Amino acid sequence: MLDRDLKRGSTEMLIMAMVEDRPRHGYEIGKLIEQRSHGVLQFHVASLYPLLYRLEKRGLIKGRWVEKAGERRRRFYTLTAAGRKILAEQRRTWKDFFAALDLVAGINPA
Amino acid sequence: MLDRDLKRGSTEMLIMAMVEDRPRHGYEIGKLIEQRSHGVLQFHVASLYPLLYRLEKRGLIKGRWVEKAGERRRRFYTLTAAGRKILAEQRRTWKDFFAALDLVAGINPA
DNA sequence: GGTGTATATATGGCGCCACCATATATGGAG
DNA sequence: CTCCATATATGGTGGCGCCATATATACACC
Repeated sequence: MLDRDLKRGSTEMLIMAMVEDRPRHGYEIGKLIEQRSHGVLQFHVASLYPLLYRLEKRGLIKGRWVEKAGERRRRFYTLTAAGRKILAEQRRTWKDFFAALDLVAGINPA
Repeated sequence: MLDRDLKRGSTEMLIMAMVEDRPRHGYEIGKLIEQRSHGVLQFHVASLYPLLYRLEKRGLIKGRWVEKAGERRRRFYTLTAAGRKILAEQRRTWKDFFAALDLVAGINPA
């Protein structure tokens, strides 16, 4: 896996992107990120849940418990309007950051 | 400036990239990164010097004091063979990381 | 019954690193 | 003689991703 420091600041964006189109619960989010990145990005549970609480506390995602008979309860999250705005900002910030990184350190050699 | 968490893990690569082709001293490195990124990336002195010591301690860069009459002493750093190897690895890692980020969160919208 | 695996959420404590604040020192502009 | 750019140095702080561990259910396999 990647060095933990690389991921710093990207986790919020990743979570928000996963609940952008439809509600998902924590475990599903973690697995989906791992799958879609082909294992490059992995979420440790001890990072995942506190991160969800943090995002909800800040009003960027909204969770609701869903209980079904014979199933463990799951909390489904959706992106709020505020979250949508912040997500767009973070996407732009990351794009700019990487462009700057390329300019200075030459990430994408010609 | 960017959120500090974004930069985590990128600072070493940036420093090493600056001393890849010719020796430079700390202050010059900081200014050059700021210029080349058009201000997007800035190095605070309190990050810069400890980072240089760390890299030197790990054998990735090598410094030597240069003193001239009527000038404050300056320490010039060059990239070592080990540093060159690590720099290449970090460039690849960052490229992979960003590709994964784009795959999952859609940084570069079509 | 017993063992193992996937699913699903929860949390106390740790370590690292970029930053804050502050310090020292020299040269040149005005 | 004041102010800014240059140049290096360091003690302390804060935040976050991770480690370890815990709880709980469903299903497969024998």
